[in-house]
Amino acid sequence: MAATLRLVDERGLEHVTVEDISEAADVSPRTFFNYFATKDDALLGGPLPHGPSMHDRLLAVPAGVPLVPAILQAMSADIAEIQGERDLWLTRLRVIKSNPSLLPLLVARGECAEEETVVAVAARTGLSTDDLFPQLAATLTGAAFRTAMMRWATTGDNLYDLVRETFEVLEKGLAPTHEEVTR
Amino acid sequence: MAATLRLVDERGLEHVTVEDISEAADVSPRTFFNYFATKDDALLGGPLPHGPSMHDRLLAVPAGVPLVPAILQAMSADIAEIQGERDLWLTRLRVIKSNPSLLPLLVARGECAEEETVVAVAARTGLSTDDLFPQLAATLTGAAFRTAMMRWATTGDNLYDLVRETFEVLEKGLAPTHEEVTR
DNA sequence: GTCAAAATTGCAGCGGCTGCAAACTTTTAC
DNA sequence: GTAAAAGTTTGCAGCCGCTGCAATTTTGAC
Repeated sequence: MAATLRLVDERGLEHVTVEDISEAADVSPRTFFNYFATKDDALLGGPLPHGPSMHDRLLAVPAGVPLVPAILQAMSADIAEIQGERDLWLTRLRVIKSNPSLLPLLVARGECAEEETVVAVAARTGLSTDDLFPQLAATLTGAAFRTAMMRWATTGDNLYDLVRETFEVLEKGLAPTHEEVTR
Repeated sequence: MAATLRLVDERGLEHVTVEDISEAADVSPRTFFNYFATKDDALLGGPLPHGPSMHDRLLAVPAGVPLVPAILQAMSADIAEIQGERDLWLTRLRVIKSNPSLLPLLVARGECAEEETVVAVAARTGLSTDDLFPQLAATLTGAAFRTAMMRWATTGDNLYDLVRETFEVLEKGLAPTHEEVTR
C-alpha cells in the first residue's frame, strides 16, 4: 500500500504498473494480487475499520438526540481514526484529486457504510429500509462527509469540525447564506 | 449502446466481452473502442445532454426563488429528458443495481454536472467556488437526485415528484419523521 | 529436525485497451 | 464521371490488469 501510494503520488496512476509496485515492495506481481483485487484497491482498499458496526453505534446514541447529531456521534470514531492517520489520508486524497478516475472508488468505499446507515436509520426512526427517508439520510450524510473530507484535504482544518459544519447544513436545511459556513 | 445494454442485462457484466458486443452490433472490436473508451462507457456514457449549461439555467431562474427550488427548476429539463427515455434508463438502472461495480460510474457521470453546479451556486449566492457552501450544495443535490433516480427505478413513481420530495428534505432539513416522505 | 499449514511465486492465458497503418467509404471539387 | 480529400472502419501487434492452478518456499508448533 505504501509503495503504491508513493509511486502513484510521484508519477500518476497511469504511469505506474503493478510490476513497478511489486518490485518496489519486493514481492512478485502475483503476490500483489493476492492482497489487492485491483491496482486501485492498493490505494484505498485497506481493511475497513472494524469495531462495532454503524448500526450498533447509532442505536447506542441516546434516543433523545436528534438524527443528524446522532449520526455524527456514531461516525466520530471513524473521523478520529482518519485524523489519526492524517498523513496517509492526505496523500490518498491528494492522489484522488489528481486522478479523478479514483473518486468513484472513494464513493464505493463509503457505500458499504451507507448501506449500514440505511438499516441503522430505519431502526432508529421506526421506518422500513425500503422507505425513502433512510436511504436519503444515508446518501446525504455520506455525501456531506465526503465533501468535508475533500475540504479537509485542502484546508487542513479540523476534520471533525468540518463534518459538523456540513452536518449542520444537512440538519438546518440547505439555505443560501450561512455566515458560519461560508468562511 | 443498445447491444451492450441488452447483452449485459441478459448475462451480467462479467459474462459479456467486447467481442460479444461488437459482434452483436456488427462492427469490429476495434471500432467499439473508437466510440467508447471503456466497456462500461457503452452502458452509461452516451453523450451528455447538451442544451444550455447548468450554470446558465440556474442563473436564468428569477432571483427571488430560494436556492433549492431554483436548482430543481434548473434540473427539470434533464429530468424530463430522462423520463422521456424511460425504458432506456430503467434498463440502465436495473443493470447498475445488479452490477454494483457500475454505480460509481453513475456517480462519475453526475460529477461533471456537479462541478457546473458548484460554479452556478457560487455565482447565484455571491460566494467563491472555493467556499464550502457551493461545494456542499452541489454534492448534496447530486446525491439527492441519485437517490430519487434509484427509487424511481424500483417504484416507477413520477421522477420529478420524487426529486421534489428529496429536495424538500434537503431544503427543510434532514429531520427524523416526515409523514409525506416516509410513504 | 519434522511436518503441516500458510504465504509466495511462476506460468499460462483471457480480456480490456491503445497506437499505428492499411483498407475502405463518403464527400467534395472540378 | 472522376479523382483527390476527408472521414470511417478494420486488422494487427502488443502492453497491462487480472485469474486459476500447481509448484515452491517460508513459517511455526511440536
